[in-house]
This record gives sequence, C-alpha cells and structure tokens, in this order.
Amino acid sequence: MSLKTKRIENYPAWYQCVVSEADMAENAASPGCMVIKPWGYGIWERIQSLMNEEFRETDHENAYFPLLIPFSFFKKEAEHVEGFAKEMAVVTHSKLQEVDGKLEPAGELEEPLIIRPTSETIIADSFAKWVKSYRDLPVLINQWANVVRWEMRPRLFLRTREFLWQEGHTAHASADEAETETKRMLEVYRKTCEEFLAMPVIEGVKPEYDKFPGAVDTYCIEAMMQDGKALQAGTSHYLGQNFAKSAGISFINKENKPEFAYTTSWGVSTRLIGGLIMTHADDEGMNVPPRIAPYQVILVPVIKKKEDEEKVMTYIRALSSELKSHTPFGEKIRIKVDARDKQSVDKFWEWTRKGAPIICEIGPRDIENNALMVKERLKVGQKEIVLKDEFVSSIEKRLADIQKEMFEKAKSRMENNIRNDITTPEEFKAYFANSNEWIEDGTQGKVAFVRGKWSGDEQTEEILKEMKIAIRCIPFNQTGTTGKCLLTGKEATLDVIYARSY
RNA sequence: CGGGAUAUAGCUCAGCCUGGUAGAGCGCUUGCUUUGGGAGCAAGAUGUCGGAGGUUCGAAUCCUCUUGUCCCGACCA
Repeated sequence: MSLKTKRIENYPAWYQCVVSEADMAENAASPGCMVIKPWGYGIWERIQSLMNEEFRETDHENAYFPLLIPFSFFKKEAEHVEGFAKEMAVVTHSKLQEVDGKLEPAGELEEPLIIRPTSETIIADSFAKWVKSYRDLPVLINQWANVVRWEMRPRLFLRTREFLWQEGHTAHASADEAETETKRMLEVYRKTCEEFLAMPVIEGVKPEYDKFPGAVDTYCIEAMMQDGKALQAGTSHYLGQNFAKSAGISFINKENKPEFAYTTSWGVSTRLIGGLIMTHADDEGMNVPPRIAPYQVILVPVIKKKEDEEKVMTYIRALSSELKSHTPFGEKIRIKVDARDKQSVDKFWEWTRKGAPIICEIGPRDIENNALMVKERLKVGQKEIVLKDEFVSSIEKRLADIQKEMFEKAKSRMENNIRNDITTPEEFKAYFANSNEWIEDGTQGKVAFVRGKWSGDEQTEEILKEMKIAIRCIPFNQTGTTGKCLLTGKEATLDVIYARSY
C-alpha cells in the first residue's frame, strides 16, 4: 500500500503527504511557520556539514550576525529596501504589561528593529568597520541563520515565514575578484545539489528584472521537479559597489587612493529539502540519497520468540560494528539499529516512507545462514538474502551505486523534458497551453522546460506574466545562434530556460 | 492581502438542514494469538465540537464577529 495521495492524482497534496508520512516537518502553532522534525532536520544537518566542508575548502569562515537589524539600515540601499519592504517583520515594542487584566505590548522602541529577511545591510555595516586597507581584503564570511519573510501562502520547506539558510557575504578589492567569487560559490551550489542531493541543476544568470534587490548580477541554479516545474535551488549575487557605498565599506587601494569594496552574497535554504522531495520521493514516500541520509542503513530485528531476542541483538550489534569499519564517501557510516518494541513490518514501512536508503531485516533464520535480508529503498518491493560478509564488504559500493542511480534517474528525467525544438511563439503557446502533470521517469516528454530564444524586450515581462511562465535563467552554455524570440517572434540570439515555477 | 472552501477524538470524517446526554473507522493502551511482509480477536482510554459574543429553558447544530488550515490569485529562497 502506498501513500494516500499519488503523484498522478494531485501533486501538491502528494507533496504534503510525503512530508507528513516521512515525519519530516509539520505546521507550527505560529502561523506560516514549520516545526522541522528530526528526520527533516537530520537532512538539513547533513547539508550543513557537507557545505561547511566546501566553504572551508574555499577559505570561508563561519560567523554570526544579529537577528534584529536597526530600521535605519534599510533606508540605505534603495532597491534593496523596495524589494523586501512588503515582507518584513518589524519589532516595535520591548515588553508586555498588564492593562485591565490583559497583556499588551508596551515600551515602544524609539527605532523599530527589523527581523532579518537577509543580512546584507547589517553585515555590510560590520565589513565597513573591518576593512581599512586592501590588505584587509578579501573578507570571506558565511553564516548559518534563520530569516523571516512575511509570506502569505506558506508551504512546508518551499515557502515558510521563517526558514533556515546559509548566507555567504564577501568583500573584495576588485570587481573581477568579486565576480569570480560569485561564480565560484555558484559552482559550490551546483556540486552540493548534484553530488550530495543527487539533484541535477541548470546554471545561469537571472534576467535583469528578476535580480536580487540591490544586485548587479544574480546567478542561480534551477532544478526540475517531477511535475516539470522549476525550483530555484540556490542563488549567488554580485553586488558591485552598491552595498559598499551605502554602508561605507571603503579601503585604501594599492595606489593609495580610497575605493569602495566589491561585495557578493549567496545562499541556499531549507527549500533544498523541498526540492529533494520533489526530485526523489515516490508514491511510497520519501527517498533520501545516501550522502545526505541521516541514517544510511537501518537494521531491523525480526524476533519471533522472546528467547531469540538476545541471539538476534548480539548478531545485529556484531554486524553494526563490522559495518562501522567502512567509510562510504569517505565519511563515517550512519547506522540505526531500530530495536523499538514494534512489529518489524511496521518498522520496515516507516523507514520506507522516510526514505532510508538501505533497510536490513535480521531474524533467527539469517543467523543460521550467517546472512541478512537487504532491501533498497530505490527498489521498493524487492528483497535479497545476502551473506553477512558479502554485505559488509559491499556496503560502500552499494551506497555509491544508489547515490549514482538516483542522480542519473533525475538527470535523464530533466534532460528528456527540456524541449529545444520549439522555435516559434505559436508552438511555444501550444506547448504551455497544457498544465504541468506528474512526469513519469522522463522517457516521455511532458510540459516542463523549454530552452529557446528571448529578445530581452521589456514587453516580454508582461507576456510572461499573462502566460504564468517565467524565464528561469539565461544558461551559461549559450549556442550563439539566432532565431525567433518565443514571446515576440523578433530576431534574438539569447538562449533562456522557460518554465512554470515554484 | 483579495476570492472560494473548511474547522467535531492523535488522524479521516459522520452528526448540523429540522436545537434536546458526543459518534464511527483508523490509530493509541492492555491481554492473548500472530509475526520473513503494511496482522487477528477481546477489553479499554481519549473531546471546552477552532475561539468570542448573541438568540434560547436548552446550541456542535441558528445568528454575528474572529482565528487557523486548504485551493485559486498577487508576492516570494
């Protein structure tokens, strides 16, 4: 029996079903906010730990800046303010007091504080203090934090009022160096998505009108969900001197002249987990790639009679310690012995819904044969009896194969659903006339992405809005050919990715 | 923040029209039987009927207001 709602029936309902059945998160008492439960948070911790290594490799250091930002900081960068004004949570009072038996906010602040929707302004303020000379540059900082944006239509992991993310902020002595940094971090994001989350992405730059407020250039990675819609998985911004000017990050350059620094910022959020779900989950529930699974191998005892219990548990402990001598992906293996007092079948299905990569069941019969029953989440419904030694020695390969297969499955689905043979506005319109549906494994094309020409005219923004289509990005690998703009029919050379999006 | 739907047990929902002691299934607890594939039987526990006000002898039910959730828009990592 699978999930209550299947992908093909109702994709958004299916998504919610996966989140709750996999016990990853739930709606919190505070409206629009979520409680991230251990299995969901465990995935986030894996993302954090792998990304921290990448950040260290690229010379970044973690630091922490405050949640509350002085209101005045938001008056400084005009575009930035305008971009975030409509979704900011504002702290105006410092205490509660009882009036006529009712608690009321009191102690109104002289200057309100903004709960950070992002930290460019307050970090730039610090950078201004830290940077005096070209010798102080570059400054390469990352912070793991929560941010608040007052969303009106929340969805677990994809859009909540409070979410977790990392935001990198750097300052450089030259525009070139800052631009290189922007692209370098986008590459880190690509690697994170493709190698760790097994989620293929398209790298590119956002069109002018869709840039981060205050940025000179916004780069992004876009992933294709199983319903063919696009999800922005990460962004990296080259901010030029915009924030340096408004916050006063200036330094004396090698020519002994004052100059404003060049800054960047880049981030990925818990939204990645939403992307992970819509990339890998199926009608049985979640499916987590081994590299980011909080537990890679689940050991479930199958105990028929009470007197078998000790024998089985001893065998499992031995198996567990043998497995621990292995280091899949160069890391400590993550094993969970599920000895809860529940039926083994129930435990099996629970881990299946959570998407643990490998679930092993071990009972008296296996002990006799020095074997165990192995089930891989990717091949749900199949089971194999494997000799214990054989399983232990093959564990690294098994996990690596699963990781690879998950990526390749997602990649071929994406590639098979990017149309690049649409060359006229008429064909384009006809293609998007149908709604997105669940895309099977990608062997047959459905409504998803179109890669085609765009003239860049201002009027196209309006056409896109009407059609509810977005230009997701201008991919890095341009063909340079000319053709008809798919929106206006005018001659154009720029290749873009058109899609519906989350 | 606009338009629609909805709110009853942990979950899915019935009851409301026509006011009169709060219901079912699943889940949970206990016991026995089962256990290599999402168990069976028996017994048991569980509710400020989203919240506030009103009408009434009496409100889950009728009226007013309010809040949450879901869907559709606008906005967005």
